[in-house]
Amino acid sequence: MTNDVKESFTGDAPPAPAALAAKVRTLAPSMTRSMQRVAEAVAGDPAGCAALTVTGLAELTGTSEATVVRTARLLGYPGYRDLRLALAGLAAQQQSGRAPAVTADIAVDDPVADVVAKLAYDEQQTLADTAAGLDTVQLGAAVAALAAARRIDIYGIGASGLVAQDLGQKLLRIGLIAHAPSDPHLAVTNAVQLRSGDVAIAITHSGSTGDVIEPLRVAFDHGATTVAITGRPDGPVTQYADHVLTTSTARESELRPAAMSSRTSQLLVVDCLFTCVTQRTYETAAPALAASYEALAHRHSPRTR
Amino acid sequence: MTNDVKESFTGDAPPAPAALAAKVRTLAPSMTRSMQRVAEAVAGDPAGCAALTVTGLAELTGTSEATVVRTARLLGYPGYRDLRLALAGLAAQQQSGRAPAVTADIAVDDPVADVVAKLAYDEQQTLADTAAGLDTVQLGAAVAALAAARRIDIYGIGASGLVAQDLGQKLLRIGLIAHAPSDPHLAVTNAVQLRSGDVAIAITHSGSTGDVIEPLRVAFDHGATTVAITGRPDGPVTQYADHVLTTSTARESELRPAAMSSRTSQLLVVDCLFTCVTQRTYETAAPALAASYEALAHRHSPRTR
DNA sequence: ACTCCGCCGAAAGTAGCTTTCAGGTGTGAC
DNA sequence: GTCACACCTGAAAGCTACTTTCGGCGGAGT
Repeated sequence: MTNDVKESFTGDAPPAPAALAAKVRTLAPSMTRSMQRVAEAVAGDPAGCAALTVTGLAELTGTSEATVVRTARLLGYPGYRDLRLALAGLAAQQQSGRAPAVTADIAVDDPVADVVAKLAYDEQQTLADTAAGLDTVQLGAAVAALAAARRIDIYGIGASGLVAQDLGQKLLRIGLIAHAPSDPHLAVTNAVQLRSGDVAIAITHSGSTGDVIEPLRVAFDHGATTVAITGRPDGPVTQYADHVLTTSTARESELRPAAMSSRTSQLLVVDCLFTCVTQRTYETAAPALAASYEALAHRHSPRTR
Repeated sequence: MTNDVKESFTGDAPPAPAALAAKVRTLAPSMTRSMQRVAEAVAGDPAGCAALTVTGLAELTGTSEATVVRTARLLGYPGYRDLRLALAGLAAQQQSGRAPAVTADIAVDDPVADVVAKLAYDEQQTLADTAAGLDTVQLGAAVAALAAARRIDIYGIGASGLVAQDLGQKLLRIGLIAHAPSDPHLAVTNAVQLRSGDVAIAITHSGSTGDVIEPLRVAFDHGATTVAITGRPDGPVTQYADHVLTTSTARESELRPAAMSSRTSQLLVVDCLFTCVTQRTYETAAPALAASYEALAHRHSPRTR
């Protein structure tokens, strides 16, 4: 995994078609200042940039041609030429499609109805971005591992901890043996028990949460198949992950903390995992689901209607 | 402005964006045989041709590069480069055009990519429905109560329990005193402590979960302001709720349990509550948010970049 | 059959894209 | 506080891909 050739970084992902804005936001933190300027211009005005040559875009962003090419590479394209083609596609798409309506940020004095509309729109956007940016190959691999696992551990802290527990609850319902310890120490002691054929999943938006990385590392060292669900595909957590599932990153602000959209994104990934695993293990999953539903029935008081 | 150069024929029309196939058909009769072959290829497979260089397209059609360029000119573009961009746009357009074919239910044999698309679409739908059906008056009243509350209790069990904890975590971060006990007994003993001016929130999709209704009833009896977040506005839980926030209910199936969409819907409501409360209490909420962010900073290992 | 017209592709020319390399700047170690 | 290192950054060389030119060749009319 040693990329001794400095300039030859090529994202493992194939050229993204429409998930460009999402990819820009995902990768923005790992970009240098100049590259961020280029990425910003590209995300902000795809149509305009598609009309520019390398030189033109370099001048517009006040950088050099080399930087533009580097940015294109980072975004997963072989070169600027291909990025430009993708931009043209994107431009045409949003030309014909719907115009973004309430893209404005949430203000302190927005009325309640506006907040609802903006939040709903944002979360929808997050879902679309996540779906577009999700690597189905990695997802398929993770699903296969889960479906065959003897035992499954899921690690998450804070907001991601709730997502971890959500996945744990779901997997239990289809008869799999899943744990989502919320205590980091318990997580590590759990991880020690894992071995080849087991699966460990780490959920962390930042990709650098020590309390989550540590148990994943332990599981990795013990031979378990490891999966990372993170918004930073270049973060430390991916070191110990056999499969990486990338969540999208929405722009954030004071009234729109990152935790909100990352949670939405993570939950979609988790739902995908769950649904696909259910497909794979349908023979056993279906009766298990039915049984868990049945078990809860008497916990509800008789319906008023 | 000397147009005596033979090869410089430029159609009066500006570069056609999407009406390319039509233009090809219109101009086909006035084309020479070789050019027709090129035009045919372009109209037949825009996406494929967009991936080719001049040389590639020339070889594919058994013609020369010059002919390809001439065809591009005839179609109204300054050169092949621009035709190629238009093709990329066209390809992306008709790619996205057949996107809404995923409205169907999820099947056991759906490929992974389809599952992702369908789930994302469904959750987007759920969000839109929820936002549309949310009563902003009730929401505003609940927000006012929360912003002024001495103490806040949030009750939820199972999947809804995670939503309750999510809200609890968030409210804590803006300096409010919130508890989300996951144990029903603890919930009741907690509820006893509430009094007028406090707020209790019950989250239950079915609206009839005894373990959640009971603590809400206790809180209600003790004079607390009570809020219900439920998918059944006519359910038993609303008996003890001063304000009812309705979540939407999507159709479900075996591979798409109700818990999935109800959770999405509940989370949107919770986000709305949180965001509006943050607005209302901005003076104290903003520094509290900043502090909680700061406190977590050192829990992340040093950034790779 | 000859000549004229115009389509056609090879090759030269050029613009734009890519790569290399050296200078500068910020960061971490001592 | 100073030094050294790593890494970003843009200038310029190198190369690919697009454009233009020009001569040949086939068909149509006479």
